[in-house]
Order: sequence, then C-alpha cells, then structure tokens
Amino acid sequence: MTDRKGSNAIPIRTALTNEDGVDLAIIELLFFAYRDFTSDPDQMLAEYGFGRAHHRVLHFVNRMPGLTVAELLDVLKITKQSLARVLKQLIDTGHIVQVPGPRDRRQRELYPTEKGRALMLDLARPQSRRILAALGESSATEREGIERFLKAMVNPELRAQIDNLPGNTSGKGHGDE
Amino acid sequence: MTDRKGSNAIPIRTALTNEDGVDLAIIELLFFAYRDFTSDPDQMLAEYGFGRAHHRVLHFVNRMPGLTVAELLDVLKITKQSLARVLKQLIDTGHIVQVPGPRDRRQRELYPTEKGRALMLDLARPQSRRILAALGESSATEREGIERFLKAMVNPELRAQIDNLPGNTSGKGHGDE
DNA sequence: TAAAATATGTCAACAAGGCTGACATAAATT
DNA sequence: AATTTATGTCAGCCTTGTTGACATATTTTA
Repeated sequence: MTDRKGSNAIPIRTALTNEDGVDLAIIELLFFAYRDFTSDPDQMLAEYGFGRAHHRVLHFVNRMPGLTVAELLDVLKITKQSLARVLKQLIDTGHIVQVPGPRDRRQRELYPTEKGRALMLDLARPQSRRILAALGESSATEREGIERFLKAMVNPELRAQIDNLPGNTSGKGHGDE
Repeated sequence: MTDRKGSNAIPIRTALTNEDGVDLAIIELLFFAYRDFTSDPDQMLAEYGFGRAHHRVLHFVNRMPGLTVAELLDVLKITKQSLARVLKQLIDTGHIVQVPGPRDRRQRELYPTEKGRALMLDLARPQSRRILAALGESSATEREGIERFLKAMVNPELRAQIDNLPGNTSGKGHGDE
C-alpha cells in the first residue's frame, strides 16, 4: 500500500513556529509586504488595460533609456515572446518608442515618450509614498540596513545590474556611455 | 489629430533618477529581492507539479493548522475558486487533510499531514537560508528595523493578521484558542 | 418547523503573463 | 558567400488569478 492519501493521513494539529529553525517571520513579511506594495500600481494599470508586466517594462525603459531588447530581457529574466506582447502594447499606445541602434542597426533602442515617462512616474509615486511612510522615523543608518538587506537577498550575479542603474552608488549609469 | 502614437512620440533620452522625487532604489530592490526570494521554492515545486499558489496554501495551513477555508481565503485574499484548484491537489496528494469543524460542521478545518509539514519545511529552508545570509552581520537592532519596515509596508488593516500568527510578538496564536 | 442565511464545493468561461518551439528577416561578422 | 546575431512573430500550452451561476449541507432565524 503506497498510501498516497490513505490511512496515515493524520492531521498535524501543532503550528509550525519560528522555533523550527526557519525564519518564518521574514518569509511572511516579504509575502505580505510585496503583495501590498504592488497593489497600488496594479489598480492604476487596470484602467489602462495594462498589467504588472507592462509596469516592469515601462519602469526599466525609463530607468535605462536606450536599452536594447536583449538588455531588457536580461534585466527582466523573461523570454522575448513574453516581452513581445506587452512591449507591443506599450509601443502601440505611444508610451515607448523604438529607435534603430546607431552602431548596430539590428538593435532596437527603447525609449520612453513623454506619455510613458508620465505614466511611469504616476505608478511609482504611490509606491514611493508607501516606502516613505514605512521608513517613518527610520534613521539614515536604518535605511542603509534595509537597502543592504534587500540587495543581499538578490542573487549575487545580478547585483551588478542594480549597481549599474543610474544614481546608484557604484555604477556610472547607463544612458550615454 | 489625437496622435495616439504619431508625430510627437519623441524619445526621452534622459534616465529617470532618484532625484525625481521617487524612491526608485527601494522600488527596484523589492522587485529583484522578491523575485529571487521566490525562485528557490519555485524550482522545487515544479518537481511536484505545484506552483507558488500551492506553496502559499501549504505555508499558511502549516502556520495556522485548523483554519477554515474562509479564514484561508481571508489571509491569501484570493477567491474560493482559485483556492479550490490548488487545495484539491494538495488534498489529493495527501499534503493536507480536511476535518469537519467540531462546532460548525459546515466548516472544513485544514491541517497539514506529516507529508505536508515536511514539504513546507523543505520549501522554507532555502528561503530561510537566503534571509540569514542576507542579514549577515546585521545586529538584532538592524533586524528589528528590517522587520519593522516590512511590516509597515503592509496595508494597516492586515497587520493584525500578521500579529496573530503563532510566535509573533503580540498575538497569542491561533491553534487551540 | 419552515425559511433564510452561511460555508463550502463545483462548473464554465475568461484573462494575464509566464513558457516552448519554429520560423522569418535584416544586419553584422566571419 | 555563409554564418551568426538581434529581433519579430505565429501557434499553442500552463498556472493562477478573475466572474457568475448554481448545488449541498448545516446553522440560524422568524
């Protein structure tokens, strides 16, 4: 009897707690925090017929104007077919424009339009407000601790990408290299 | 000419930076951190034919054994139809069992089985390891700062739910009230 | 006790946003 | 001239969310 579901399916009535050697507190906090963090822009995006995927594309095109499709795929870690759908919509609605790469004309450099920049800022504002409120009375040192923690949660290979975003401590930016 | 996409779609070539009054640094850190945070269990779950939704259900059933379907829906903030699919699979595979509520027999109390407890722990371990590594040299005070920040990111109405999870500072737990 | 409300389950259909595989085109590289 | 590269696109699949409708058992209420 392999008992996939049968007789020994005895209910465990004791709750798993932080004492079980696993950091349940932060695991759960990340889940709840991220869910609510994304909820503000999600609501706004729905009015445009956009989703979270559009938001991410719009965000990074605004942060790294002129990036190529391949570079964007590398930041987002999705396939080009996934990107194609949402990128097409953002182009069709005039939020993003494509410009043939000057050096390599196979490439398409992606830039936000005025409209795309405005939408990106609209989406970022409630998130920024939430973050500011959550930081509350935090000192600059505490903020550094939070940023350091979040960055350390990212896979090491990808931390360089974060540094290369414009205005971030180490990197010299992306725009006009 | 409404110009949905036309002549004035001029590419903006300047990158949006932290100086634009929006906290781009933490916005991006949350995106990257959460993506990588979920990637470890996602990979493991794929081997079982499960997804992130199964993980969440399994997690909270282990954390609050005996919760009812309605309570679980309230924690996850999804519809019962969404829950039904994944819950059914978890029950069919013997990870979770249902027990008729003793007071109200319409209710189904949800409990993990030994198998469900084991899987939940397996999934939590890499996440916990990542968190521990990210905390690194952080002091207890820094950790508190991080937890306080994350909790403050959650919508205020829902913070009580977090406190009521077993082992969390204020709440007196859920199990055998 | 009969009627209404509640907790849960289930069917059907739909959408977003991931995925894979295959193939086309233009441009650059070899 | 042949190959590789960057991008686009078609078709189909999967997970996980959604809504609406309806069935069943049980509890509560009138």
